[in-house]
Amino acid sequence: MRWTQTLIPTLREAPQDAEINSHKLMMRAGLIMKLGGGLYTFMPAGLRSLRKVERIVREEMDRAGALEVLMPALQPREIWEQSGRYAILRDAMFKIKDRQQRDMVLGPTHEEVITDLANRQINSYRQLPKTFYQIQTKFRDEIRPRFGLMRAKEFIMKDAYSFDVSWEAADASYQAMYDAYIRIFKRCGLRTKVVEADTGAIGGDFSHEFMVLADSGEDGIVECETCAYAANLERAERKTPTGKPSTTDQLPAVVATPGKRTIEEVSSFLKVKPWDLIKTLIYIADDKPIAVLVAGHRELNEHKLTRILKVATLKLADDETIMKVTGAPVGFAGPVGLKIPIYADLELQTPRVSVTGANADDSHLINVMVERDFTVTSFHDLVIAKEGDKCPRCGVRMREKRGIEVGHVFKLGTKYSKAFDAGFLDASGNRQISIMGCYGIGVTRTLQAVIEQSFDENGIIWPMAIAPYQVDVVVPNTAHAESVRVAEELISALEARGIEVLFDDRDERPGVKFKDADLLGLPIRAVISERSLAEGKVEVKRRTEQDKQMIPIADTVAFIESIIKGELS
RNA sequence: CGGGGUGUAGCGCAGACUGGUAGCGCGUUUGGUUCGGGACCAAAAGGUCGCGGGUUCAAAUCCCGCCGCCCCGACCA
Repeated sequence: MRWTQTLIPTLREAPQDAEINSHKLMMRAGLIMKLGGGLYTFMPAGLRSLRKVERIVREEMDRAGALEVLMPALQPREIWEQSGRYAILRDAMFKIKDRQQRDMVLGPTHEEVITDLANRQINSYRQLPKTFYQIQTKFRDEIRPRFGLMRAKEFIMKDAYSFDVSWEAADASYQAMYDAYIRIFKRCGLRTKVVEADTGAIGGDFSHEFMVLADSGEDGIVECETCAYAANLERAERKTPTGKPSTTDQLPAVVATPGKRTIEEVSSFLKVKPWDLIKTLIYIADDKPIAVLVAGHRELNEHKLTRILKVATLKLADDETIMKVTGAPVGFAGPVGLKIPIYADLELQTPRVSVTGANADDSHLINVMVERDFTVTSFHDLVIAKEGDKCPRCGVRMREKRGIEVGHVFKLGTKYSKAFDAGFLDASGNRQISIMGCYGIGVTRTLQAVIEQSFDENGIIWPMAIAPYQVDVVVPNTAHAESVRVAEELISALEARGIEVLFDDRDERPGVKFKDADLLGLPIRAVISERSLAEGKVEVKRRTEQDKQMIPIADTVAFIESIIKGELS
């Protein structure tokens, strides 16, 4: 392809609304163009890379035995009511009406639709196991789209769903997808880290996320410094710290703490450490108020609490509810005397003398002892793990990192198959419910994650497998006819071998072409000039390396082909 | 949804406080010179100054409302 015939609108400067490196580079290299918040057009070169990612995904899904289907993006609201997820995902969905005033949504995911398919088409254990997948555009009304393709309102996802006769069989399906994901990301040239994850609104028993480690990642993770444990912060456990036990004979006493509401304010006012405080949070769990206690220096993990309570909704109580439940304004809640269930973090099981809110305006209690002065309904691991916490498996220190979630595999169980009665007759003629799994890859996000992980100060560094083209042929001076002639011959020969070539035939200064070559980041650059021709050679340079190699014209095709083969194997 | 910012030519920005009818760099077009790391000379095209209303002789500039976009937070498969 000639540069003058395609459209690769490179930019010298990054648009002002691009924030992270990969987003800036995709814009500058002319791969994508913004239409609106979270909405992007794929330009010709960007689309080529996207299609390559899709092809890799498709090949590996097929290899893993999954069946490709294509489900409607437009879905009736009813199926969302049927699974009970309309209430949960309502705000995240684009909702529209057809001309009959029927309620429709643009699908943010397809558990409901695929389960309906299974319900209609799977009747016998003989048809199982089955895994279906599709590569399709999803729509999510994101609260805050950002970072280009990373979090967009419309994006391409590969979603797969498995149906099995038993939990054991479901494990095998899960493992097959897990293994396929490892291969997919590896082929895309990505280094990923697999972490344990929260299942969130999808539901199910457990899940793994495939993370691309990057400071710009939206997810926090912790990983053990020695063993293999790694988890999303939404899920991450930590070995319960025992702390220093303390005790007192003194009974709780009220102290005045005028206007001191936060942990920081109270601890500095009373000259104690945040650790000495107990943070009391009032939540509404499925319409009922509860109290949650964590040590003053920790943050509550709402995902963990939701899971433990097995509730559908969990939200911080409003000021009015807090006043009603505690008798005090926000900032002075404490567990002593509360009439609602109290859940406490495991760390608070160690005997300790604490400061808590007094459930009265401008007052706190000192000398509070857990279980002596109030009763805890139950203890659980309730806090967000953080850097320095001990690994739940081996007890060694953990560190915190950031990651971009590119894939997520869930063991779903029967949540959807029950709701849609997706089952089968077993060998004894008994009706059974299918065990499901679901597996997602953010295709567009993966593409950007590759760039986020592979660039330098000059531009993108494409892995061979998903580069828009494999070779960038540059003729610095297109006025030099002999250079152009040799270039065209070389390109024909390369293309005859199935190699994808971009020919920078623009009438531009050499500097412009070299800068753009680095920016676009194609893996191999071949320069043909008066200078190289004087030696009868072509200058070949890999984007990953500094050094150029002078290759005799006759050997160039074989040389380039061997580089490509080497990288794709 | 809360807080902050921003909107002027395709891109990046100045002009706004102090009102007088819009400018710079890059890019684009034409001609010429040049040709190995974002050239130079000359000429040119391109803007309802986000939208609507108000104040004023006069509004990019002041006032009111709305919208888009960006950042932080809340939220989120």
